[in-house]
Amino acid sequence: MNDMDRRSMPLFSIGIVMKLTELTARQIRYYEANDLIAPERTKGNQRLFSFNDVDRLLQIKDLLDRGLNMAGIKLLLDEEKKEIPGEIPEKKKKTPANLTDEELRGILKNELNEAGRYGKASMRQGELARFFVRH
Amino acid sequence: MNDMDRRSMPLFSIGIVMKLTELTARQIRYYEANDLIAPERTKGNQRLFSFNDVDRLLQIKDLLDRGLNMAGIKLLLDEEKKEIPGEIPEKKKKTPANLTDEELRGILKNELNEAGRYGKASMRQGELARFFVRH
DNA sequence: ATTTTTATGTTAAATAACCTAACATTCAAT
DNA sequence: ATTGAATGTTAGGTTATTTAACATAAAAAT
Repeated sequence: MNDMDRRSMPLFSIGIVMKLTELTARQIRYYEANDLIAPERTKGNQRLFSFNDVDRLLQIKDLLDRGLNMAGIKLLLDEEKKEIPGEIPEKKKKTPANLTDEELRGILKNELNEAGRYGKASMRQGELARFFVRH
Repeated sequence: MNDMDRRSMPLFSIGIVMKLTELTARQIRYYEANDLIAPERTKGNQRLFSFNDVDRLLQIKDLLDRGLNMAGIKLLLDEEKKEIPGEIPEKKKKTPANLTDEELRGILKNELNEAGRYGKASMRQGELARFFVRH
């Protein structure tokens, strides 16, 4: 079993995730309703969150603190996924269709990647990574 | 927050631990009743297991497969704790009172530290360590 | 200055998951 | 044959989570 598997393994009940992230159940469910996360379910339909889910929730919290709304957060987080595949960003390839979205993203990305003023969460975004082995 | 904290952080419900260890709830509770583990509890008295607890359960399962009983397992696991403090084992310091126990431990230790024939558990003992950073 | 939308709070009713305790079963050792 | 250890099974009770609805405060749009 590799790191990817471990990160996406459904492990945590919503109660634990509430403590880890200092979000309310209402908030977590609302973010799911807005397609920002998609935790697994037990046979009985109860949510089961992975490390990835918790990590993502911490990011969402951070972005909300910075004033973004659901749409903006979704844009940013979805973009991050696309960037992972080890390809070197050769001058930024533009998807012709969604120029407006890409521009928005560009603006957000530059605006946000500054000054790491973070909240008082019991676990800050990024800290979760320490649960895993280094590469 | 350091690794020790993370390893002992109460995170998992018994349902998850059942899947991780392939033990039944009955077994897990029985081992607790025999003081082999001591998981935390929620306010509502439900068990919450840490990585350490899961690790320990995997060890218990392995030792049971090898024919040990509760007493033997407790001895072994308690001994391992004492050995952790980075001291170099200078010829094995004997505690005068419990010679019989020490002998038993010695025998077990030698008998058991051979041939790693392991079961078909979804997660083998030791594998859990990969959740954590290397030292 | 209203009205609407967004993010979150609160509550209720249903049910899934978990709890303890008791009794049953299996198997190995006496 | 009897005992004890480990686990199965069942019952009744409690806790945690679910969805859905309605409420609210602040921000955005009109």
